[in-house]
Amino acid sequence: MVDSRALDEVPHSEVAHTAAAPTGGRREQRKQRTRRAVLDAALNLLEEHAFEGLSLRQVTRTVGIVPTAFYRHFDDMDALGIELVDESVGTLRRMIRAAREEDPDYGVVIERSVQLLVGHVHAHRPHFRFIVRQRFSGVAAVRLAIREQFELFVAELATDLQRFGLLTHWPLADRLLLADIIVNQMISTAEAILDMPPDDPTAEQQVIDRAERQLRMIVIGLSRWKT
Amino acid sequence: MVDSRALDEVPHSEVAHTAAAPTGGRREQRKQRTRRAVLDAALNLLEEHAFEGLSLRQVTRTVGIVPTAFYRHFDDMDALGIELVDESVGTLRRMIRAAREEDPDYGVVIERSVQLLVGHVHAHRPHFRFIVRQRFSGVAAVRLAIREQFELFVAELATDLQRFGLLTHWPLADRLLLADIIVNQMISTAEAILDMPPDDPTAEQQVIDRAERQLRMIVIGLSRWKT
DNA sequence: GACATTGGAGTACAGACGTTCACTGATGTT
DNA sequence: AACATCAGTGAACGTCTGTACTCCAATGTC
Repeated sequence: MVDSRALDEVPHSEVAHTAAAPTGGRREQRKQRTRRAVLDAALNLLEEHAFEGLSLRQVTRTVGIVPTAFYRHFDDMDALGIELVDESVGTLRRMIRAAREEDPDYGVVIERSVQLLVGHVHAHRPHFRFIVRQRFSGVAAVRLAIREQFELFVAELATDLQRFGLLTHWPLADRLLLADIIVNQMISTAEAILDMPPDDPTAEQQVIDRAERQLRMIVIGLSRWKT
Repeated sequence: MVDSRALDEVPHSEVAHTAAAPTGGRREQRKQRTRRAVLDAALNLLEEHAFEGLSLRQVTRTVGIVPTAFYRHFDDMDALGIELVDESVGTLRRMIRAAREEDPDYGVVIERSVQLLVGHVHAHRPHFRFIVRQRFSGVAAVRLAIREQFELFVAELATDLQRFGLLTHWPLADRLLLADIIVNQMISTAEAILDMPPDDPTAEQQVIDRAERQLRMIVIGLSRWKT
């Protein structure tokens, strides 16, 4: 396939041309729309099914296309799964980056972080649900990809903790342990949000209050810590 | 069926008789052994598959019986699932009870708890793996049953915390929040153990050390907490 | 306007699935 | 010894699955 393409190739700047003009085309637009519909259908079906319990035909049925059309977009269900991982991990990463790029006062950093978490989980429910579910179920490769992201987050948080005076003299190992506790608590909060009916401000406020108090509990005694 | 049995029934104390003698019988023993084999096969297959991606035929195949024989033991796969939940939750409860019935000195309560957790997870890997995986995947009913157990555990731990002088004056709500943090950390530790190769003393010791230090971090500042 | 490309439809098939049914042979009961 | 029970068998069913193929009509290219 690769070889034949090399033979068929026209002599002049075909590559540059192709790379420059993939935008706009009505056909390409339709294709992307269908592709998105497939991804969204899967994401929605995952509210009730595990990924493994999801069939190609089921997905195409909810999209409203014929089963064989699936192959115009993905090699098989595994490829769909990988795409979903990439997307979800991307969403997670963007949230983490957003959190790191803020630089609120020490006094409100907890409130702000929780607020950011809640906002992102709400805005990207299916992605976060996917991550939470696949973290321990699914295929090993998927679990690893997700875990990797969380470990990265823990490491970054450990770095960020130095910004706040108290912990600068801690050894890195201890800062990592603490960051891990905090991340765990954040994940637990995300799970609580996902288990909530999407529009219930009272319940949501309750989750927020709990999260903030718990984070404060964790942080409060740190100045006593002796390695 | 029920009706015909009523007609066939012999007049004297058949029920009492049947109820008194279900033990021992060679047939009953064999049956129970097969039943166990089915449960274990499922539990083992769950190392690689989600429960939803598990077929009746697959299970019977690994047991070495014909698909139809499955129905001698369970109505369908759902019934198998429920049995697995009951078993696993039972294992979890026994661990929690064991932990509560101990009454070690204040100074070593953390070490002892972690040790107990690690021991139980090792001894009942498949059950704990099942719980961890089904906690967010699977059917809603299963998720609820598991969550219920964890909530119960949190409540019990909150009560137990009063044994240790520092927290007696806390309001219950705060004690619950703290217990929740601790339980979260314990679950996270259990997950770390499950993700470990089963026989790696070095890695295991590392997990234990981490868990102990993290618990101590959480607990250390509590006397500063003001509601 | 003629030709090439391609997303989606339609048909088809082999394999896995859950479940039914009538059977058999070892175990238990009288 | 005669009979009843029942865990496991084996064949058969209808349904759903993934995937291979041909075809078509709208889009893109020249």
